[in-house]
Amino acid sequence: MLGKRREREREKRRKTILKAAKSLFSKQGANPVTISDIAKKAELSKGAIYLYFSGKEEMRAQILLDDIEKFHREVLPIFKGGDSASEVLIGFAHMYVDFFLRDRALFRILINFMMHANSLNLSDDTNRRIILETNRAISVTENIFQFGIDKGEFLLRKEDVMAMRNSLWGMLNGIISLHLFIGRESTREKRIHSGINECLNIFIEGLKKSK
Amino acid sequence: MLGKRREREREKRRKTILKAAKSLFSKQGANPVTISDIAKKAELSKGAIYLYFSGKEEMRAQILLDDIEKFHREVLPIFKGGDSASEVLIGFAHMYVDFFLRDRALFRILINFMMHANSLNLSDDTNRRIILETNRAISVTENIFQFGIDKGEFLLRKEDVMAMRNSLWGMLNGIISLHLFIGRESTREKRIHSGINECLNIFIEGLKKSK
DNA sequence: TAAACAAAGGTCAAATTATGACCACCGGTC
DNA sequence: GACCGGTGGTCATAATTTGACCTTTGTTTA
Repeated sequence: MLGKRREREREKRRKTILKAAKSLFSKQGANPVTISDIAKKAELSKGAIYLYFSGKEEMRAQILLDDIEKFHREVLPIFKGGDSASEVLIGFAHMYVDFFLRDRALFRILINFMMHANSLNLSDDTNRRIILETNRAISVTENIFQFGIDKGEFLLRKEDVMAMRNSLWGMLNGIISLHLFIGRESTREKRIHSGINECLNIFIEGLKKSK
Repeated sequence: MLGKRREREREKRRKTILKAAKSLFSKQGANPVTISDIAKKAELSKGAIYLYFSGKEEMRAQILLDDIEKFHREVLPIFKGGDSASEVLIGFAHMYVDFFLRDRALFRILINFMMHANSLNLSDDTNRRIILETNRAISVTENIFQFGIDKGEFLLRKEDVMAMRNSLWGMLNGIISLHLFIGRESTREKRIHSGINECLNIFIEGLKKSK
């Protein structure tokens, strides 16, 4: 059992490392960021880093989970008062894709996590947070569908919401991975978003007609 | 050799302890402050205190040296533009006495130090600082005498400055110790200061006539 | 293709810092 | 003088940090 002060100082140091890592990640130019770089920036030894994080993956995961949490906290509420469910859905989809396109590491971690949860050795707490954030994002899409149903905009049986949600989820992730892993660097944002719109239009078209 | 950050943090911790000690010392009511009190206030263990200070005496000494330094830095310059050397001398004397009357511990440390240098086991650095501050205060009184001589206000041979300085020094310390050790608690500030004025008047009288 | 190599991730014994149970000593009480 | 409560101070132990060293990985070279 640690005293209050020590706990406080430990948390502070953790934040320092995360901050250092984030600043390096964000401007990682030609060469990728190394643990030693982070240690140097945080004014700590390399060994010390491993006292706070299980490895680089965990650091990335935590940084990016912070971002997702922020996303859910600040960005999503904007759509709460949206006009039509379709618009809300489209808005969310673009934001979601944009968000992950900005840092492929998070997406890799998430996908990796969903595929084979324990290939990266993240801490228990980080795993829990990933599950939580994933579920929260899932419930957002579910809510959008429900919103559409309640409004009479989407003709969708309640039992099919989950299937649709998975479908949307898969579609968005598919688009993201397409552009992250297969797509060229030169792939322009514009193209991505027009692609999303095409897909979503078909999707929504179906929703409005179904059953 | 310690790294920059560690040195910074060590200094910060030292300051924290000193701050805690100071706040306790300043409001030490009925019962005196213990090391454990300080440790508790500083959110550290008792043992840790001894990693930063050789003991309570050293803490007191350092706190009070900080005060003396502040005194020399901020209070003394006020008199620099004084009218007559006599006024400057009187102003300084009152301040000096007031300063030490506020905390008898500093005075005891100083006297102890001047009598038998190493009875308290202060660190080398603290000893050095005491010597420095003592010398500085001495030079201040010397400067006042010189100021008076230059102005033609004090009729004093240059060779006698040191003797006069020691004399003043002894007088002030005598007054302080009189009130700190012998004087009753009920001794009023007023009485002290009128006493100082009496002594100084005689002193200055002599200065103006001497040689 | 295999060997050599560089660079990064990761480990660990040693150094530094912090803890709190413990001891010695002092002043007061019976 | 024996006892006792409390305080200054010590020290074995624990927690944290370091940097040299080992391991892995991917690339160049013979």
